Amino acid sequence: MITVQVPEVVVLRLPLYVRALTQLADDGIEVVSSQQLGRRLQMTPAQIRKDLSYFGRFGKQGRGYKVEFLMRELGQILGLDRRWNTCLVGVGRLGRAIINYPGFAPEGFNILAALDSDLTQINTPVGDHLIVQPMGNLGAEIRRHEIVIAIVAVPAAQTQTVIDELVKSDIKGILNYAPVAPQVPMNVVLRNIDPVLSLQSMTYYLRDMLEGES
Amino acid sequence: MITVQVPEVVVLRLPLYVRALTQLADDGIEVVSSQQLGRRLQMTPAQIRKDLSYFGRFGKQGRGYKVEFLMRELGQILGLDRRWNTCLVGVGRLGRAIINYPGFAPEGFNILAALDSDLTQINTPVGDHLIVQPMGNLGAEIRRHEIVIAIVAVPAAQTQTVIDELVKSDIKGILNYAPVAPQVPMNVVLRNIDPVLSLQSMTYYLRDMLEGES
DNA sequence: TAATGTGAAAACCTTCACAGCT
DNA sequence: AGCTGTGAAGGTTTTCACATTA
Repeated sequence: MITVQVPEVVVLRLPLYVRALTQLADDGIEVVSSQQLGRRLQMTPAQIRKDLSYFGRFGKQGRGYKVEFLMRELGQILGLDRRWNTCLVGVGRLGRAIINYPGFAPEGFNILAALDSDLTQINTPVGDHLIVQPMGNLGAEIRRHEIVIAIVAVPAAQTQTVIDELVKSDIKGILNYAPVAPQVPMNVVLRNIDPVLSLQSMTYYLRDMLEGES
Repeated sequence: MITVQVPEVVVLRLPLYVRALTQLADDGIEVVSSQQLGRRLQMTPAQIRKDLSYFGRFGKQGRGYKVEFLMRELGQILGLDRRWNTCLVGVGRLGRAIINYPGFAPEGFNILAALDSDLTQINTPVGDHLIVQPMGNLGAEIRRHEIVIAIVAVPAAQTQTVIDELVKSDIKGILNYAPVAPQVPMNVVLRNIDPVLSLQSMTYYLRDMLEGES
């Protein structure tokens, strides 16, 4: 199999497959066809098979895919078979909600440090085992804990500055919660979480739906 | 101009344009070219022009686009020139962070009701002017406040049930924060906010970057 | 001159359809 | 018999390149 550059959309769908497979495994299902998986995920069986084919041949013709096996293979491809050390920058209301969100750790994303520029926050506890550090400690903390990913929850106005500092400290991935589109060098992976943007594109479709209302 | 069905990707980008234009307007800039806008948003000028051309002819050849004008036009196309009444379902830690997030109201998304199924939460205050309602009040609250969009922040296991109730109560749009892919009828617009999914696709690229590490 | 708006070309992504394997 | 893996077809999105206009 000649390895073609994997389309980004395909990579974005892999975690969905892993999640569905995890559920199937929890339900004790051992084998699944692209058809069944497609029904569950609302996608065509062909797309699932094509997506998987970018990475290898995981199925058995006439049978389908072994759930556990495929789950593990995809997990490995995505790098979910290891822990990812992360830090949180910004411990305001949003940052605190993030650190208390119980969904990260079980998936291997461990928040090992929390930082903030607000001096009144420094040395206060946050989450159930962290102490807020001053921003000056950023580089040191990243090196000390071998942190690869930063979760950024600072005000929009400070976001680019914080991200520049993270990049200087050699961070590899950034999950940004501020409603801005920060600039990062090509070798840093950036993802934005922006509920307002989601709502603002949603309303385009709602507008038509509500046409003729009072 | 024959109106072609607007690609969804284009609709997803419009809010980005509106946001960039708002910033430009705040900076006192009156005219912008697709080139300048493209530099700011990291996209090609051609894409911006093509996107805009789905909706009309907003620019002046040789000059560019009038910032205020384009901003208003796009705002109108997206339905951002009105208020959108929303409710929050689920007032746990995440729900509380959402209700206190100061980014929704200024963009016209007003949370007018908060509901939860946890009986110990009912009638307690949340945010700075809401009282938690029991789920039984859902339909009544939606009608009373003319709520169009629901923000759902309940545990994964309850999400589909809650969303089914919302659909029955004739909700038009749903912003879901649970790490599941709920089913909704075609006439309901669903958006998911899922930071773990973002991280899990990010790691695909980080894995390669870190190859050869200890 | 400078930048838009847009057909046409190129690139990209999804779906089809079927050979081939179990 | 049933389902995968995959070239090829079909569809969609992006980019090109230039006629047009202020």
